[in-house]
Amino acid sequence: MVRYYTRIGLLKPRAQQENGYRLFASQDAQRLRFIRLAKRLGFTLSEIREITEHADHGKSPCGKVRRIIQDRIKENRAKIEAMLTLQNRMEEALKTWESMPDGVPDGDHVCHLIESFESDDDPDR
Amino acid sequence: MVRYYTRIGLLKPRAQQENGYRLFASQDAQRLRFIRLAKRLGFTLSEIREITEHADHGKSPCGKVRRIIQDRIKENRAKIEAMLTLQNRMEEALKTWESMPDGVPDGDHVCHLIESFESDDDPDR
DNA sequence: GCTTGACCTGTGAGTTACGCACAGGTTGTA
DNA sequence: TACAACCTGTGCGTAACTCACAGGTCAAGC
Repeated sequence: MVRYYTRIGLLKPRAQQENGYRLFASQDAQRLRFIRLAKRLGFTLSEIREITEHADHGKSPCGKVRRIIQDRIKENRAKIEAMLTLQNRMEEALKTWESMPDGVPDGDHVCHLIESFESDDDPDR
Repeated sequence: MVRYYTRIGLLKPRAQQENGYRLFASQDAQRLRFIRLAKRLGFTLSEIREITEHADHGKSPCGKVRRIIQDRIKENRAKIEAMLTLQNRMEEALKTWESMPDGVPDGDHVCHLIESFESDDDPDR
């Protein structure tokens, strides 16, 4: 993970020693801690990059931070609802299938269990 | 999407016509409908490929289908819980930040809003 | 001094389910 | 015959890593 962050330029270890090994100073460790905190709060790596670059230029990233997390809360709510919908669909399917036997496929059908949901209203046509 | 499914071999249009256009027979349309139903039920494309290949060899995929969806229900439950945890964390952060002013970054700190969560118990180390 | 094994390095590729762009071929219409 | 509106395959980009690889470095033991 540290290798990856270094690769994409999110971490910049202070120096290559003459043996080729990277040297991480305490500031680098602090930066890594920051990244992990931000990730825990739902920030993506590219957002974190924006934030740290902003800060590295001496500008306060706090406004950006507040805005991002507000958006993220909304996005997340939508995702959670979609996943709950899916969960209900899966559970319903499993229950329906309890009373159905396995079938053998023919040219027209792949799996009648799945195809039994054919008539359900499908949002995308 | 159809182009993509054809590319990865999930859809196999019956023939190339002599003008180079693909010809989708009704079986292909049926196959596409199957794919979309399965996706709606939480199956991934590679699972769908396994299922259809199984069926194309005349073997019943129903057992596999039941097993996959049972696993998926468990996975999904875990994911939903993780997202709810995240959602709580984000909302808590936003609330905490309401009473905090923006700050200017210095060498040691990037954004004090985010760093104010430093002391929270972090599962990974 | 030499060998071994445990470290470290950068980099390429794979993961999911597409979307977009590109260069080029085909078709129908004015 | 010009042109727009289709179609084709293919390559690249997405997020956040992980794995594998080939090779360099270091400490310990013989």
